[in-house]
Amino acid sequence: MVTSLKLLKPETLRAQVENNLRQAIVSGQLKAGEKLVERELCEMLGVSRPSLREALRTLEAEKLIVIVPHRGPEVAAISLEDARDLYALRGLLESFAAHEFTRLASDEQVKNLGKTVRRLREAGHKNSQSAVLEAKAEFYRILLEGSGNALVSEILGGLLARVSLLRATSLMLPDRLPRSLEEIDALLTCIQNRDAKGAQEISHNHVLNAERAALGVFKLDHQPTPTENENEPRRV
Amino acid sequence: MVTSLKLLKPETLRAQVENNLRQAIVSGQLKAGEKLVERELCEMLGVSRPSLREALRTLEAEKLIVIVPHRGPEVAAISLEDARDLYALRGLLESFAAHEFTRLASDEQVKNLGKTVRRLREAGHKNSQSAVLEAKAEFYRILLEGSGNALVSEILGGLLARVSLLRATSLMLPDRLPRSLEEIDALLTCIQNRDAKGAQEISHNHVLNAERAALGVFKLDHQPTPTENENEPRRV
DNA sequence: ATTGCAAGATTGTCTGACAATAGTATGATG
DNA sequence: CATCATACTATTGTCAGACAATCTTGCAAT
Repeated sequence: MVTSLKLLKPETLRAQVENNLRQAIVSGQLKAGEKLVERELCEMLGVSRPSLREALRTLEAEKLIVIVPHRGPEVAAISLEDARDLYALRGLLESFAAHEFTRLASDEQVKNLGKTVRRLREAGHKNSQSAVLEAKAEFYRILLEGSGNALVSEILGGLLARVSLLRATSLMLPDRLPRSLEEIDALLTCIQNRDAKGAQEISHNHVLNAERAALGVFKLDHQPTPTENENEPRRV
Repeated sequence: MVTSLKLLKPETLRAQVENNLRQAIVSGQLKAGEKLVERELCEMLGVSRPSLREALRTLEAEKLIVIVPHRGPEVAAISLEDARDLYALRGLLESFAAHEFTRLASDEQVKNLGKTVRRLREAGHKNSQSAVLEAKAEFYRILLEGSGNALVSEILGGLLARVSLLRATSLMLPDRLPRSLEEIDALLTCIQNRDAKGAQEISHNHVLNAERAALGVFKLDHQPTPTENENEPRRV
């Protein structure tokens, strides 16, 4: 009788490093702009430099870190323009995915989405941040899988990782959460009615609203005082 | 008096390897599905394995190659589904870029685009494939730069590289070329009239037509005989 | 205070090695 | 003859150590 079925695929070491670092970055453990030193990372992760450097190259290509020749890697930081571009593209892709999901998803997929939205709503009412994030992730998983375009899923996935570099993601903002949930409810209704155009539009607006909320705090965060004092100790 | 200003940046060795391989792949020198052996590439390029492997990781992240653990890298091959997804996304992004260019580009950028379209047309009439490709690349460069969204440019650039993995790109198909040129002319007219919506729609249709043309030959290429005989010696 | 230089730290790159795995050829068996 | 098990080989995954090139930093001199 098999118990584990070897689901634990012996991922290559390099891939584990990649995952660890990626996780640390999107979760905010490694902060945007933070300098990464190869030797330190090697010790932390217990791998050799070649393995580490390969992983870094992958993350660089994903735009999660920036590597300047002879100066080493650091966690990518997002400028205001970057954020605008990011949200513009996200709006485009996410509304496309919503449109296609509405058009193509099976009734069961729609039902699953509905279940997840319920979970999301409950988590929101309980103000459980972790539960919200989890449900939201599941929501995206179902939506992207059902939209029938693996490429869009892949790109949008990468985009969402980058958005998390802005630590102020809309769902974290307490006053934005209720509105956000309403919008998602409306989106679900459109999807259930198989109204693709409507779903697309709502989804697009949803992202626009998220952008406004996120960029609001972004400006507060990055231009705190009229006089630019860079030396102010950052509170961590 | 300074003449060169050190514009020749001493690119890191790894970056050169990257560029060489990328070029070789998109130009078709390395064919889709071809197996790549590290040792051979090292000798060809005159670099050590670590440098090569870092470059390979980057190309893998760009989806130009696929690396299966313990089996090594090979040039990515595109399935029919992949191609459909690719063109769908390209249509979305390219029409967005056209829309934004029409809205945001300076008059000078529009003029430059016009000049490039003229060059493209002439190259087309002379049936000079290399000149067509060059002008088309310039056309995209101007369009993307003027569309004001660096992220979209970046993603679309990556997409176009992947499209070139389908060797049958629409502009290479002789019978498609005249139509393609007409469409680009129409697009230019819309842009000059600052008709963003029109430009978007034409651009989207342009990609759809390109898709039809490309997928047509794709099917011919990949299902040549009713009886599937995989062992037939490939002519190289 | 600004400039210039020396020392230290970090990255870019190479070599060589070895274990683990996948592909291939060999041989045994029905 | 076909099929399966086994041994061998080629290739990849990973490490250690080294060295040159470059960046950063601290200090001295103007």
